[in-house]
Amino acid sequence: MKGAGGNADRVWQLLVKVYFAQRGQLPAEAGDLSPVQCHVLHLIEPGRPMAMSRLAEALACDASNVTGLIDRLESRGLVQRRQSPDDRRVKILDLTPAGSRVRARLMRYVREEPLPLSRLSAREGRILLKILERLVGD
Amino acid sequence: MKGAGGNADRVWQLLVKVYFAQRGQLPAEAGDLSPVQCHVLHLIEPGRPMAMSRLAEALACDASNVTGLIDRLESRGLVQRRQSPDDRRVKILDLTPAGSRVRARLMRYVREEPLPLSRLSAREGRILLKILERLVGD
DNA sequence: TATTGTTATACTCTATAACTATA
DNA sequence: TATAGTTATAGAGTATAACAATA
Repeated sequence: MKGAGGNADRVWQLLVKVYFAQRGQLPAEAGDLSPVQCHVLHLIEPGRPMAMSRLAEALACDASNVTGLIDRLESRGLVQRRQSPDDRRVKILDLTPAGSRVRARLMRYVREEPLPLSRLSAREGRILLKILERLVGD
Repeated sequence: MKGAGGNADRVWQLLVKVYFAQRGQLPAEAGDLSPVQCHVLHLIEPGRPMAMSRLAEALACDASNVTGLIDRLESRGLVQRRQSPDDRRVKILDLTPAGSRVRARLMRYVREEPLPLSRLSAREGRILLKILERLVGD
């Protein structure tokens, strides 16, 4: 048994549980967006536009999936596509003002009230963050 | 700012990232099951049969969803439904021998090789586990 | 009356394969 | 040739509403 091997099953089970528990509550905060749409909004940080291919990478999904995902968010007026000036194949994603507002609401929700994350002390929060960063190699 | 409030956005972003990163790799280990089907297999522990309603709870999804989920796993011979002796409305889920084998393979995968969890030291694993347990209230 | 599970329905999510435009 | 994104397609996940059986 090396590293976290002994606890890995349990850790993974809890990570999934945390993810599912939160996921179901996001749409109510975001006016009927799906959980994945909420994640996309969270991943696109305002002022930090991102290529569609990078979003596919962040979601660990096929690029073809991102097309429909962004179609739906764009039709709601929350996200915009623009051409990249550097490479005319690339499309850059950015939040609209409306998208930024929904994102802010989501983040306030994650930060505050019903979220289990508020159960953690500041110290635990810092430690968890550090561990997750190592986990993600980020 | 109280508790982990200051880091909550980032923590949540990383939790989602970890979840998505792993999710995509599960099906290859489990012979073409979907990620959610893998989670279901992980949630039903051998020798610990569970009511369908409890599974819906664990997945934080509607009960109607579980019907189809279990239909698909049952048609692959991985899970079984039985009547509860106590309450004839309730159906109890249990793994078949084949289901237990797939589950064991999944758990070995999570415990070992390509999983980021192996990057953590034993100490970090213990700390992460403790924090997640508090997060989930488990 | 309330609860467990199912069915029908309508979306969304997702991967695969084939395509276009650009590099 | 290789890459970014799209389209078409098929299947899985998901919630809502209406229902049957049981409590």
